[in-house]
Amino acid sequence: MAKRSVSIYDIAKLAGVSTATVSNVLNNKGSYSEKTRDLVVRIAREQGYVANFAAKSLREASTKTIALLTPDVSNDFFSTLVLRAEGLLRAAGYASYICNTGNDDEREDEYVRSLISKQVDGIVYIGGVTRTPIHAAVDLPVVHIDHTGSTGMSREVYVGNDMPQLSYDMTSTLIARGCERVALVSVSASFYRTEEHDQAAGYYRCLEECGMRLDRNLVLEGPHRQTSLIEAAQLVNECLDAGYGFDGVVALGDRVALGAVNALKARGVAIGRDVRVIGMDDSIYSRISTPAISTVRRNTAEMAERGVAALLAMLGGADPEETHIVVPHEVIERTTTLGE
Amino acid sequence: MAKRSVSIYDIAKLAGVSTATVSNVLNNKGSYSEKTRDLVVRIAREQGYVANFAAKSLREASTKTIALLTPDVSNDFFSTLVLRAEGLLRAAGYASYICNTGNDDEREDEYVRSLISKQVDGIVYIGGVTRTPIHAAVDLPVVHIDHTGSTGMSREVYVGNDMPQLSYDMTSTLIARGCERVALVSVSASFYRTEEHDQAAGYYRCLEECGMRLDRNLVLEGPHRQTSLIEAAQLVNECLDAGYGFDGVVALGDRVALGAVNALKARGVAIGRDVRVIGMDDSIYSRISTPAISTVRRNTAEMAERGVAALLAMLGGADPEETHIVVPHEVIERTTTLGE
DNA sequence: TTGAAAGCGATACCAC
DNA sequence: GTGGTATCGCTTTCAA
Repeated sequence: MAKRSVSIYDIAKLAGVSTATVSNVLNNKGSYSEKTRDLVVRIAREQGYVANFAAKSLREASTKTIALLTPDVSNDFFSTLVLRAEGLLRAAGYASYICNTGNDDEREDEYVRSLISKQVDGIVYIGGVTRTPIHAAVDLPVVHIDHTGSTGMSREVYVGNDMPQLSYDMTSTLIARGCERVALVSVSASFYRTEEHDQAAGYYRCLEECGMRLDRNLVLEGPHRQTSLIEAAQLVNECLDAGYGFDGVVALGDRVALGAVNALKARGVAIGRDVRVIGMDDSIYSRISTPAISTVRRNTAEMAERGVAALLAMLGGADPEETHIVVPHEVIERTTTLGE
Repeated sequence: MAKRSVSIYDIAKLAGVSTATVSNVLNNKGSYSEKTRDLVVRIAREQGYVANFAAKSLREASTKTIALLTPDVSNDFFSTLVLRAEGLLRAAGYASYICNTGNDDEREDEYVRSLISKQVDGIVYIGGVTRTPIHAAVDLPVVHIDHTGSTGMSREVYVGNDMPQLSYDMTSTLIARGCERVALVSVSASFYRTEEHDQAAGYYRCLEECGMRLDRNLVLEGPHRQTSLIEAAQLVNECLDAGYGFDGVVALGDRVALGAVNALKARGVAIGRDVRVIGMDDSIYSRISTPAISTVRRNTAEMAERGVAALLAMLGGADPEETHIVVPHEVIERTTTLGE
């Protein structure tokens, strides 16, 4: 639609020089007299000249653009990672496409196709899980941040927490506070982050190591048809209504934890005493809640930094030193486990 | 970096046909025998062929891409709008660039330059305010959703609420509940949404119409150096510490309201009775709070729909029928104004 | 210091 | 139904 915009030819003609010279001036390359430069720059500015990116990237076979794929930018945890990665990439001279896959495989495939078509220089997956490898005649560097799945590219780096250990630590925190019947609450959205068994594995292992019997009735999983907050509340209510009691809740996600806390509060349970709750992500949800929710800080800043650093290294032609980078996590106890 | 990918020439050679035919087949254009089609399609698939977007858009001078500029995707209100707009655009065959300007004029300018260079077909501003017009030899259709400022393009459509009326309604809701000293709390982030006077105008007008004296000490504005939640709490505390009491709070944003509620709660104020609070946006923050915060629903879905519809119309070559679309808002009273 | 011209990959017109 | 070829805007090599 846009009316044909000013091209390098127009500038060249107006300045009475060749396109080669204009190109050189505008890119600070080659050599030219100061007079030519001033002239060209002035005319370009006057004409509102903006280089045609399509032509440029066609010619250079590179776009200086990175794709950031995430299931849901409206999710606090993911958007923090996305924004941080974007900032770091921009500082390094790369633009970012932010792509919201909505946890939908088909949409993700569509996106990836379109991104390859758009000649992105690299891909960063943030959160979620990828089920199908990329089928295309390209070989891009790929970084996975808090994400599972392989794309089949030759250079892939994984950055994330040790999730089994993380859920182990959540569970053992509750047990250390005296909990004897610990429930696990999750909605599928959480599971998308890594494979199912990874997230829950630490819960099972910890129970076993502590010599506690696993009660399947206390493993509450939701299909995530509603917001995790509401769903978590429902799961908790259903469990209690069915007569299965518990004194500890491992919630895979702070929103989930908040939902559980709200449900318990509504039932008059003394949280932090009768029932202890721990969430995960150290998001705003755990901090604004009353009582404040214990959680696990996952160090998103470090994840983004290390992921982007690895990507930049690969873009520079280097092979990754480390393909599996583990970022430390940290349990943060607040009122819901400490009591008051 | 990507190893030179398969081009239409490679396919043509392998299939023993011309590039013109390959192009026709792959785009369902022109005519060709079924046999040729099957052959070309098979080979293309085998080779993992993906059309080069740069070449295509260079040739077609169109990218079927829309830029979505927003100050902050991690903000609930904006991300809802962004995601909705993106979905609608995708359904209409347009890809979206999601650009996070961080309320930074310079970054926004940079983005816009780069977007024009990338030949986007249109721009949607979501939230915030633009201070400088676009200087470039293009004429793109532009839609502003909950955003002020002009780009200087010939076709611009504004979509949003009647903000002065909205803050008027917030204020009058409190007064109707008996409040006599109503404070206004905002952090600059809110002000970015539209021009300052627009947001606060209704507050002033309502006080005046109700015959209430305006007390400057009750107009609390923060510089937004921290998260609005914390800043709002600080503003409220400072005000009370300074000895200026109030019985109503108009909070420009639910996060701001939540911060105020938390601060008041911590001081033992009976919210909904001693002090009534109303926020704005009907976001998750107002809903998860205890007590539940009264707020104003702004109809983001409708905003996105009408904005995208207007954009698509313009992209289709039509001139906009309406340049200023006002979406209705709706006060939702919950515990913080109703009491219990 | 400057310029002419080739070529990146896809499309579309026009001839066959 | 199919193919040759000019073209989009830019970069870059090589020669002047």
